[in-house]
Amino acid sequence: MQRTMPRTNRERTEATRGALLAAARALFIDKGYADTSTPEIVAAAGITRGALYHHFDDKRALFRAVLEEEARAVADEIERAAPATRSPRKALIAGSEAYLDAMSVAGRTRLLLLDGPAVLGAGESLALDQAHAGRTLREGLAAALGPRIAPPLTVDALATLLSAAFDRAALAIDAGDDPAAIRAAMVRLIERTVSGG
Amino acid sequence: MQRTMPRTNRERTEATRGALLAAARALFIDKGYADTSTPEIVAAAGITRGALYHHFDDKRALFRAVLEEEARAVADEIERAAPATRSPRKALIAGSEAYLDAMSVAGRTRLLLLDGPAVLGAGESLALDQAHAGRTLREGLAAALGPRIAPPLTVDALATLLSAAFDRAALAIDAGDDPAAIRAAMVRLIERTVSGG
DNA sequence: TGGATTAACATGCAGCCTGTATCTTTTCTG
DNA sequence: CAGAAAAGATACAGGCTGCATGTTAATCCA
Repeated sequence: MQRTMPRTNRERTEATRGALLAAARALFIDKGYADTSTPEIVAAAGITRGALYHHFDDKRALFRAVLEEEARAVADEIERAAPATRSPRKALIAGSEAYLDAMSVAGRTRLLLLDGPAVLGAGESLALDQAHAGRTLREGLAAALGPRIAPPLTVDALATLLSAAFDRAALAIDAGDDPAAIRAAMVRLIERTVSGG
Repeated sequence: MQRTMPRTNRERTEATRGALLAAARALFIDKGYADTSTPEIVAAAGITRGALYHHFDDKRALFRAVLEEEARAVADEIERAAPATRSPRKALIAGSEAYLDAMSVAGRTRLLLLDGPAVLGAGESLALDQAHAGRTLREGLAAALGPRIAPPLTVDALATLLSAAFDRAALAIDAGDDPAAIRAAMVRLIERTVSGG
């Protein structure tokens, strides 16, 4: 039996990055970005700080990588639940439910909605959302509204504001607010937004 | 001329706290909470770290004090612009405009909407908002909607979600989005929410 | 196949920051 | 006016980040 199993470099990198991301994710969720130290992270991952700084530029870059994984996971769950096959309006409602379900995974609100914007800045954080979950919403709105909006109103502006309502809905549910009330309010917001002229 | 002008203790405390809050506010806005050090703050305020830790428990407590001042200023501007004398619906629209105007003061979005929730936590940060600007919104909504909502929907849930839309509207405008489009979308959200049954 | 090269990882260090403990100075109180 | 208390300054311990330097393992190439 070999003392150190020979592995390809790709395997080594994948294993290390994976352990690092998993450990960082758990700690960022548990204690927040600011109160999580890199010594803690590497200890939980079973490596050293040298490896961390070999794979990531700094602590922020590691955090960003964790967030990208998380945002992609949320977007995947939404697209799986809200295929564009149904009517635009029903797809919006289904996507809404799927988003709130996805965000109920422990820690996601903290990662994506609290620490993310503060650590990465509003621009980068919103861009991340826009590239994933937000895109589905904007497309759904555009399909449901059609050309029935006139300047200065835009689909993008409506999508931006509704997206914020989604986010706070997830936060409120996470904070213990009545999920039924929040979800009902969310549905009302969407239906009223897309109905009529 | 006396070397040290004799001052009452109250004056000393007020002057020091004021200088501290002003210096901290400017730096928190300019560089963010995490990248602002207490040595920087006290240097800008013309005092020492000893005085800071005499007046505040820690850096977070100083930040919280800055945010309380800021939240109160925003709430004052809103109540000045949206007296409850008009119709509930017009008061809501006026309050909406006043909020976005108030939040356009440089740095407020960063303080109240980005660093605040991350540093103080979602609970404390939302409570701060709820105690000031958010209260006006909830009361306005209740007046405009009257008893026309049925379970599981609640006025509080609607206020929570609309409040989030307001916040992101301020952020979007701050980030360079077209203010006319954002404001139009905001007005539409409110009017659609309060109209009809 | 085996030595050079590069990637992966580990260790050690410099500078900075936070919070506290201690000390000095100014104001208040009886 | 003397003692107490508040305001403010100084000093220190522990910890953290990022980098520079060293070591080991995989890859490349002749």
